Amino acid sequence: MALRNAVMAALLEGEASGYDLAKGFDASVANFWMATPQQLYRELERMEGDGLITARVVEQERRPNKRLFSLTAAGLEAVRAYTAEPPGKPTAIRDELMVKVQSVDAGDIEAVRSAIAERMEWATAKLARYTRLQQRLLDGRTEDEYFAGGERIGPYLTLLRGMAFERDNLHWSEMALNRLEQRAAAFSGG
Amino acid sequence: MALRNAVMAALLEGEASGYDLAKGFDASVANFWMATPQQLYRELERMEGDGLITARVVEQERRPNKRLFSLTAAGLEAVRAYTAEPPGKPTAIRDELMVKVQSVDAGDIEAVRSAIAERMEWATAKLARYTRLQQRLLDGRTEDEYFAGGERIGPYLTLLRGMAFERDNLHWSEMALNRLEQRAAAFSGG
DNA sequence: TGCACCTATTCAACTCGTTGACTACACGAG
DNA sequence: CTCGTGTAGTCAACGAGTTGAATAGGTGCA
Repeated sequence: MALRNAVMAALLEGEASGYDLAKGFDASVANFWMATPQQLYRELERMEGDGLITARVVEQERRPNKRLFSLTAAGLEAVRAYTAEPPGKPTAIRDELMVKVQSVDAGDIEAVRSAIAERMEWATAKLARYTRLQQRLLDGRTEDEYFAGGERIGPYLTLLRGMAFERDNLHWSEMALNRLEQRAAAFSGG
Repeated sequence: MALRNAVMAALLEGEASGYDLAKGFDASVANFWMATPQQLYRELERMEGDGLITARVVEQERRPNKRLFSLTAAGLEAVRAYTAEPPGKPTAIRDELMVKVQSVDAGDIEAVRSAIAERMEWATAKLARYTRLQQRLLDGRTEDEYFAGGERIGPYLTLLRGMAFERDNLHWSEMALNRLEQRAAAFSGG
């Protein structure tokens, strides 16, 4: 029932097809909750069955038809109910890179270093995407002006969390690369 | 096969029972990869079957016996092989709190605020645990001295990542609480 | 004395999530 | 003209992960 809530959060941005959601739906919710197409289509079926969303078939020329889903009144109520629920336990983070780093002393230092470097690359890319999204949301205003305005602030807050996370990734990665280089040098040089 | 690698990373610290692992095993690997007891016992059985670990039964008085697992030579080799693997795609983070924040404009602001406050509390607690662990590892030395020494650096690097993550959690949470308070005031006050 | 909780493991049943392939049409490049 | 790519969705099968409970003795407290 967790994916369900993420889907509803995504649909607050407006109607979307299963395909849209599968592709990240403008990267909004996708950054802290993504799922595979099959999972989404399955869940969308169930949600429709439960009356949380409705589908609207859009006939398209030169493309397959698509079903655009949007929240029903019951769906909106479910969103409200979900946000009011007591928080479950603090998200178990699962990060394969960290498992490798933890194992690095018994493993292949250079391989781990390049895994970290790869992480840095897409952290950089993600940060750039976030920054563009931020500019689009701010639309020339300062952050204070944005928050004082009447728009939804939820997506902006999660955006800031994502940006901080990626910046952190970069800082840590840089440090870790240096420390591992130092260690590798110590091994080969003495 | 992902849990398997996390278990091996944990066993690099020394032998452990299923119960130890289930409880976080001195919080080492647990912070970026935890699993339920059932999952662990199942996986341990399989790993033993595959010759990656061996069990040693320890008879205990006034307690149920336990089986302590440790890595075999094949297990160590598997660790090395795993670290050398090309990295899979960048960890999908899944955070329920972020889903709630994303939905906050259509939800219950005060409830979300208290969910964030709760997150802050255990972030603080976790940071304190991390700091104690750090002191234990450093054992009076500076960080530079530690890295120059001969010990395993993997666990220390992941520890630093965890600490940065929790600090970030705290900063962001504080900011978010303020912004949401401001928004709540705007709603009730005009 | 009784109740609740801790150690240590196991069983059964379930849902969640992933992988891979498959249909079908359209568009553009070579 | 075919090959690859993008849109839009579905099916089958499996592995990962969760929930709830049972067992069985020991410890702490009131």
